[in-house]
Amino acid sequence: MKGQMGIISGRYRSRERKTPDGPKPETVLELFGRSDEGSSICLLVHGQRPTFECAPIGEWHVDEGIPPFLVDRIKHVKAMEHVVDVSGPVIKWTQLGERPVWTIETEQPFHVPALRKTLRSQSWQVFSGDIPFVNRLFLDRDIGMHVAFTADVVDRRVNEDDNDILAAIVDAGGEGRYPVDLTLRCDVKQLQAAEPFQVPFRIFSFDLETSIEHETVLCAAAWIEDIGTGRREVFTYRGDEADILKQLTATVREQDPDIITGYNIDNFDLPRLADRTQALKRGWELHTELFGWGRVPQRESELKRQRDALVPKRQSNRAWNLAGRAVMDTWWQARQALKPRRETLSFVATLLFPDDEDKHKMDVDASNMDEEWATRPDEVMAYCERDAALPLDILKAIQAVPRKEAVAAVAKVPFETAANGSTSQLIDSLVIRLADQQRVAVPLTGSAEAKVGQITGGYVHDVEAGLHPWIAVLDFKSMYPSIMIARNICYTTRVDPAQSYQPVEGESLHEAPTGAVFRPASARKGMVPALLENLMAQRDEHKAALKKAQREDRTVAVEFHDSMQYAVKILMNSFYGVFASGFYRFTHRDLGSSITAWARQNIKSIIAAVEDEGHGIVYSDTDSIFVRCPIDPEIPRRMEEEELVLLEQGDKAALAKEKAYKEGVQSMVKFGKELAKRYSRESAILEFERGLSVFFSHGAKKRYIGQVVWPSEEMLIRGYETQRTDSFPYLTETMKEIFKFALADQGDALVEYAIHRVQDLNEAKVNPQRLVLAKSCKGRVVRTPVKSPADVDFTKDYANPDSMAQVRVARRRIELGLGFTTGMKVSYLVTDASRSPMKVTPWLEAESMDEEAYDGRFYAERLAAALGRITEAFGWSAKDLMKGNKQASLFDF
DNA sequence: TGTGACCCCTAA
DNA sequence: TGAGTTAGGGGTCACA
Repeated sequence: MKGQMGIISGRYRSRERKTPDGPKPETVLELFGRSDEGSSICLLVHGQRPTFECAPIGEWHVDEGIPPFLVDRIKHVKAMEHVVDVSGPVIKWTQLGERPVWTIETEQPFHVPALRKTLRSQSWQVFSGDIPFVNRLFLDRDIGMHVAFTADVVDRRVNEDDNDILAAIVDAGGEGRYPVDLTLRCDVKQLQAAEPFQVPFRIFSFDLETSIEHETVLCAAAWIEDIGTGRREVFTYRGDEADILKQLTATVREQDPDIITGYNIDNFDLPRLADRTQALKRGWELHTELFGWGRVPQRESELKRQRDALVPKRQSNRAWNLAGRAVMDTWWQARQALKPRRETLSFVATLLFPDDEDKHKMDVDASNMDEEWATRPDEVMAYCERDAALPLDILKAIQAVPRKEAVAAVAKVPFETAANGSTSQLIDSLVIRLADQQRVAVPLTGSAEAKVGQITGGYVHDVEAGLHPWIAVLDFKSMYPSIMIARNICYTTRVDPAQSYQPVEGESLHEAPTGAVFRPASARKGMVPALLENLMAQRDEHKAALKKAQREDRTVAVEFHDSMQYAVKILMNSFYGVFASGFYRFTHRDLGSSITAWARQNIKSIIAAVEDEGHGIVYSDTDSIFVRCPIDPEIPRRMEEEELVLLEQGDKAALAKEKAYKEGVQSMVKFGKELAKRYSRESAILEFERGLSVFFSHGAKKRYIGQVVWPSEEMLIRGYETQRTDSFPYLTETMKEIFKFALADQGDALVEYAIHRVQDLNEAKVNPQRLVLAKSCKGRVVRTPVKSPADVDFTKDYANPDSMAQVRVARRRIELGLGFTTGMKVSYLVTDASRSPMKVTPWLEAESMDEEAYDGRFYAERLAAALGRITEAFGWSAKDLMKGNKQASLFDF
């Protein structure tokens, strides 16, 4: 059959095949996913062989041929155990010049690490020796998650009772009957890249309710959603614990989801299921029945795998993995996408669905689950069902799946890598592909010289404190990627005195302000610049297609192109970070520092030039400048509300004022655009990003506000407490109001409001709900489940854990039998700040809480401190705000 | 009361 | 043992 599928993940199977010449090692790839038509698929791919490369260390001249001693050494390699063949050499580019590179084929992928080590000890330089075998297929076939295939059908789910099929599956390289709609077989050559399409995934979302006393599972609920049709179905489980686990497993296998989600399943539900499985299992069969969620046969051999196994597992602290399905914790996705001030399910649900009361009302006391379950199991069950459904709503609201799918499509990786992998894996996928095409040897991760200290980053200009009218904000479009392209910055273009090949005479090299040198694209086009140019072009295409789809009102296409252009942007911006990191395989410490050095040079020279023209720069950060526009200060900067009313009535004075204001905006736009155009270079495009009728900062870098009047009207706030998730709502609300006064230049009203708010707090008149502080808390879980504070080690992450409020709150949570997971935000109230360390109490929403009064004075002082920085500009200090009147000073006389 | 270490979070 | 970067503000604690 011919078809298209979206690949979730893949793994490989090793086996021996009997041939007339004796047994031959064979490696079969299993690719799991779903077809465009909605069938789940296990595709058994044949013909991919495990290989890596090696080259002799030391000077070597291309024209001299292969010296005899090397021929001998190659013979020796060929004779090594588990080596099937050595081919080559091929001349490849390495950091130290062109080298002959031999390709070593091994019997199985798992032989590579040991052989790699041996060869290194024998003075070979090893390349491409740490690329996972499945990735090798993606690289060699130049495919991403969306593929087209021609394959033989080996098994169909509908033939469930046909046991003769087993032999055919084994012949095709499989283990047993896969719990998928279609089991297919093909050769690598029958796999091709397909245009990206939205895969009609099936998502499974579940929730457990557990006994705090016995750590057992009391009940569970699960939903399955078909993204294609939007249809959902619910399943509930109660009764005997082993039965609950078995039925859950049966549902997973029958419903066959591609993605598994839930709220905080990474740190709670999955570890709990793993623990309970350990406790309940008797022999391998029961083990697989209890937790065999993987998309593979329920066989004993499948239990032994370390990853992508039949049973979900996790190495260290990374995401959970299992065969053929992707685990996507909604907690983690929501946290990344929304950066919520707090991270409980009900908080996130309220944030996203404020009007939908049912989605966030609290009706069960989670800290008292045993009693709740004993006395009102139906309510608990309903609550469980709702909490299993919410993750699906949340994932949909934040478009987590299509966004990850777009990243996978752009980076050409399986869905699972886009969902749970690291940034460097995405970059690797693109760079290694190109390296192979360009015959650049691929160094091992960790082979780069360690970076000494930090590199210097972006330039941040001192901000001019106070209120500034008519400010044009200009910034460089994709600054770091543009620099990498313009200066041809790449691992492969860097000129090093240690290299045998030096640039030819007359080559116009790029010399960074740091002294690092790169060859021009005309001599050798860098891989990174080539990739970035390609990505930029892709983004332009998607943006154009997005606009077209918007005009034609095609919603699906709009979403698709928006996801794609966004994914391209994310990926482009990841390049700098990865190449500036100390460990990436294709990096060198000069790359990152050259990029930032050129960036500083660019922005500083523009600042100087604009200032020379006589225009003040009030602020600049890395790739942006805030320029004072030459606009008559008499021109009105805003319309008051009363004036807007008068305007409606056709009042002449109001009309005239509006006209003048609009002319002000227009002249700012004209100025900004003209300036941007004049300072743009082909390789460094400066854009007029927005126009501010007024800009304000109290004088600290990275903290400012502005009234945007072009291209839209909105208030812009950066850095201040309103933006921070570790502040408290009353403070952020107050500050936002203060900013409105500030931008309207209403100093008196601003101060009056500030005093009033501080006083209210000082008198403890504010609802404690608006004083909840939240901070993330680290710590390493040393025992699961976490029952006592001793089960989490905070000393590895904190120099003095006992003095950290968030640690004390986390410990209290644990004592109360509430969940704690590494990195989670914990909420608390300050009850007594007169002591050091201050006294805090956890803030709990759904559970019974410690009743304690908050420390009004502490909150008032913190509010006054924050507001004071702003009111200072209007003559009032934080102390004055606390007192409610101004200290008579020398200047008052 | 001032200072430095440590920590969190944000801007870019 | 896992892995995108640096610049920067500001809160809290410990200690002089």
